[in-house]
Amino acid sequence: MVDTGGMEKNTATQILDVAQEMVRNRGYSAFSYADISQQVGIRKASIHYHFSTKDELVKELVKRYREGMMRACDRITQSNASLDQQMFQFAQLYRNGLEEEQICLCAMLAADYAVLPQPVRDEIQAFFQETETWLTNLLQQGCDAQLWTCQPEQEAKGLIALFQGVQLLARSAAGTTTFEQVVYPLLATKFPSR
Amino acid sequence: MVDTGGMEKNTATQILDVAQEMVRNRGYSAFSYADISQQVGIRKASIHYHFSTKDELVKELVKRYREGMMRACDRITQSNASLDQQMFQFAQLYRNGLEEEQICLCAMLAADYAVLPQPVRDEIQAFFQETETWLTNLLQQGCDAQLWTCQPEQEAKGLIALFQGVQLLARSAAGTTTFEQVVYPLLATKFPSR
DNA sequence: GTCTATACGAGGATAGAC
DNA sequence: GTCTATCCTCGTATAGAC
Repeated sequence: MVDTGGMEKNTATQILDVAQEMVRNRGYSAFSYADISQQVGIRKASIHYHFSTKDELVKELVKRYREGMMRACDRITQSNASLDQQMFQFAQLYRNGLEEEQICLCAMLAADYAVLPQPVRDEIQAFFQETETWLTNLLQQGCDAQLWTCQPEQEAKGLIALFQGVQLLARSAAGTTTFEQVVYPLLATKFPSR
Repeated sequence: MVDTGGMEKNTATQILDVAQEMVRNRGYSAFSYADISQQVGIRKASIHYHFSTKDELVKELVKRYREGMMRACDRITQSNASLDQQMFQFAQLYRNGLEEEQICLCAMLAADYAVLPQPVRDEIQAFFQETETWLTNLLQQGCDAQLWTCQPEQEAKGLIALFQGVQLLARSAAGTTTFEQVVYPLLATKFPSR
């Protein structure tokens, strides 16, 4: 992220930040302009100046989230970490959200898929597609280097599904260390450090 | 299920059936008494006779679902199928819901967890706990018989998370055969038939 | 950019007739 | 058991003043 040097965030960004936390916690249907209004400190009507409709707001939200995810993946790629370390760092992206008891924005919206407008659906599909492509590429490198054997594409789908599923279960299992218990042993087995 | 011999379902059951489909599709916050009213063919107010509040309705819904799941698991246990076949049948329970593009009721409600009243949360926790216990037991039997090696508890958590996650991804991946692609090869590898 | 005021529909829930 | 009628709150969105 860019260092703003202590500058205040602009209102649109504040709105997106609050909206993001709310969607990740409650889902699309259970957050409102009134909620945002209260936390940002402006009136409901003022939000419409920045985002004309709720659908528009959420579309921008997912777009920002998707771009942030891709930047995080790129940083992993450009680090000089070994491939197994890169796998671990990727898993950490999901674990980090869990610390604040928040699941992936797009996992939550995947659950709400049936009630979403098409532009938002498109952004979500793009998110999963890009993530899967990135992970497939990483797995392929490991296959090429004979670090592990796998079928990269289906393995990538499976890992992403596992991460999303663990996040989902973790909130109803209330504070147990499910992520560590499930994911870490699996990574260590499948993707051993040389 | 019991053969009703052509008898009509009573109204309470019809309400639960419609509510279940709606919650699985749209989640807790995005279905209403008006929706049920329309599909069952009675007025909104009449629903309150059968279920005094929405929270009460959903609590009963999850309870019924949980009991149905446990009955299905018991049938698998009591069949004379081999352990790997039992694993496969368990996976089919999740796959079946997917055919109607519906995810597990409790996976959906796990996403909505933050907005649920406590009694519903308790039912959901019970669902996952009972499911995990059943699966852990099956895995343990396989270990004892040296059919496969594993740590049953964490393996059970991982498998359930995977199934829920695949269901979630499948709806935004729109019609691709993700479940077959991800789950079947994994089962075949981990739990080979003798 | 943010405000007040307001429109308008949908949400869950209740009272009381039949 | 189901109905009509109604209540009250909350939802998104708009108009127009400042």
